[in-house]
Amino acid sequence: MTKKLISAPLPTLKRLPRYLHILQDLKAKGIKQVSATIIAEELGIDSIQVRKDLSTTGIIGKPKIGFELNELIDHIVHFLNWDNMTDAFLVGLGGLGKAILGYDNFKNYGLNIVAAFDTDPELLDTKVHCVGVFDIKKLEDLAQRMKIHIGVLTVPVSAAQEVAEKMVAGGIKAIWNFAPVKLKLPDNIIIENVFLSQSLGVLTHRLAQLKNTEA
Amino acid sequence: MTKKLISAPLPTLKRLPRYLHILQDLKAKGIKQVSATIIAEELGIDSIQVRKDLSTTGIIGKPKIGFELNELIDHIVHFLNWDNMTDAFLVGLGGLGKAILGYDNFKNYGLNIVAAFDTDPELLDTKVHCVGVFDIKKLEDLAQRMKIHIGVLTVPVSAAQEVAEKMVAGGIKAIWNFAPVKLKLPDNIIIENVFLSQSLGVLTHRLAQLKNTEA
DNA sequence: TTTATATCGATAATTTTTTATCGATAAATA
DNA sequence: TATTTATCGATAAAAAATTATCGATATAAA
Repeated sequence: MTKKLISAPLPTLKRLPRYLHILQDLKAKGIKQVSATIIAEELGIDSIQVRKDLSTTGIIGKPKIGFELNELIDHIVHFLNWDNMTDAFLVGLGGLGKAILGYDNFKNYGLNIVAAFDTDPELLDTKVHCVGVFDIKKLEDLAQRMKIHIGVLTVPVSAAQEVAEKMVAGGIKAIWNFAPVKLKLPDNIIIENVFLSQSLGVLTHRLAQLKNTEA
Repeated sequence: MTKKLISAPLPTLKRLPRYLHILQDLKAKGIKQVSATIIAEELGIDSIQVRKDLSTTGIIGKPKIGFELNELIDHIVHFLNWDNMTDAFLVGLGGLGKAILGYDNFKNYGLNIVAAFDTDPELLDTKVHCVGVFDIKKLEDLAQRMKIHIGVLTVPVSAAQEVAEKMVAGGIKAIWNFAPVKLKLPDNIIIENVFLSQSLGVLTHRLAQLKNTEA
C-alpha cells in the first residue's frame, strides 16, 4: 500500500484555478470570508460541486460562514504547488513561445522560465523578455546541470518529438506541450497538452449547430 | 429551459480534432483505410472509445477493414464545420493575439481572421501578419456590417468583459476567450474559454505529487 | 470452399462525475 | 434564551462517460 496521495479527479483539478481567479478578485475587494455558494454563483456552476472540490483539497469550512478567504487561497495555491516556484525551460521561440515568455503572470502559477532555446542563429545569445536564448544543442546538458524539471514545448509539430526526447534526456519530468502531436515518451513523464484545435472545434461545431436550429 | 443543441458529448467533441491529426498524418503516408484500433493505438487510448466517438458523428465503417481514410477525414471535418470557413475578428494585439494571427493553420480549422482590433495608436491602420488593425471603437459597427459571428478575445482581463459586450452588440455569436475571467453574457452566446492556468495547474500538481512519492 | 481473424455496431456493465438529500452547526435575529 | 437561517460535510442518488461483451460480417488464409 502506497502512501496516501493528496490527489483529485481531473475535472476538479481543472476547476481549482478558476476558483482561485474568483477568490483573488474578492480579496482585492477587501472581502475576508467566502462560501461555496458565492464562488458557484460567480462561475455559474453548482455550489455542491464547489464544496466537493474544495473538500477534496482537504480544507474545512464553517457552517453558515464558509471559508476564510486568505486561508482558502493559500490552501488551493499550495495544492497546485504554486507556492513553490519551479524553474523551467522553454523551447521554440515562434510567436507562441515569445508570447508565453512575455506573459510574466505564469510566475503566479509557480512557473519560472529561466532559459529559452531555439535553432535560429539570429536569436542565440540574445534575450527575449529578459530571458536568455541558447542553442538547442545545449538543452540537455544545461537541463541536467540546472536540475530543470519542467519543459515548455512551443516548437512546430515537425520538431516536437525530437525536442521532447532531448528534454527527457536532460532529466525533465514534465512537459507542457503546445504542439498538436501525440508525444511518445516513457510513462513516468508527465505530459500536459494544450491543443487549441480542441477548443476551437467545440466552438465551430456549436456555432454550426446554432445556425442549424435557427434556420 | 434551454433547447439542447449539442449533438455529441463534450469529451467526444474534444477528441475529434486529435483523431484528425492522426488521420491526416496517415493520409500523408499514402494510407487509404484505417481502423479504430489503429487510431486508438496511436493516441494511447481505448479503441472502443474511438469507435464510439466516430459512430457518434454518424459515419459507418466496415467489419474487418475499418473506415475509408478520406471519407472519415471529410466526415469529421464536416462535423466540426471546418469545411466552412468562418470569418472572425480578433481583439487584443498583445503577444498572444499576435501569435494567433501569425498561426495561419487556423484556416484548416475553419477560422479566418479578417480583421484585428486594439487601442494602441501605434498599431492602428497597420497590418499584422497581413491582417488590418483597426480602432476598437469600430468593432461593433464593422462586425455588424461584415456579419461576423466569431470573436477571438485576447485582451487583458481588465478589458475582457467590456470588449466581449461590444462583440455581442456587434452581432457576434461565439467568443473564443483567452482572458482568464468568467464572461457574463447572454445565454445564447457561445463561449469557449482557453484558460492556460488550468492546464498548468494539472501539470504542477502532478509534478509535486511525483516528487512526494519519490521522496 | 471452409476456417480463421480483425473489426464493426449494438447492448450491457462498470466507473466516474455530478447533483440531491439531510442532519449538524455557527451566527444572526426575535 | 429560543428560533431562524445559511452553510458545511457526509452519504445517497442520478447522470454521464468509459470499458466490456458479443453476434455479425468482410477479408485473408488454409
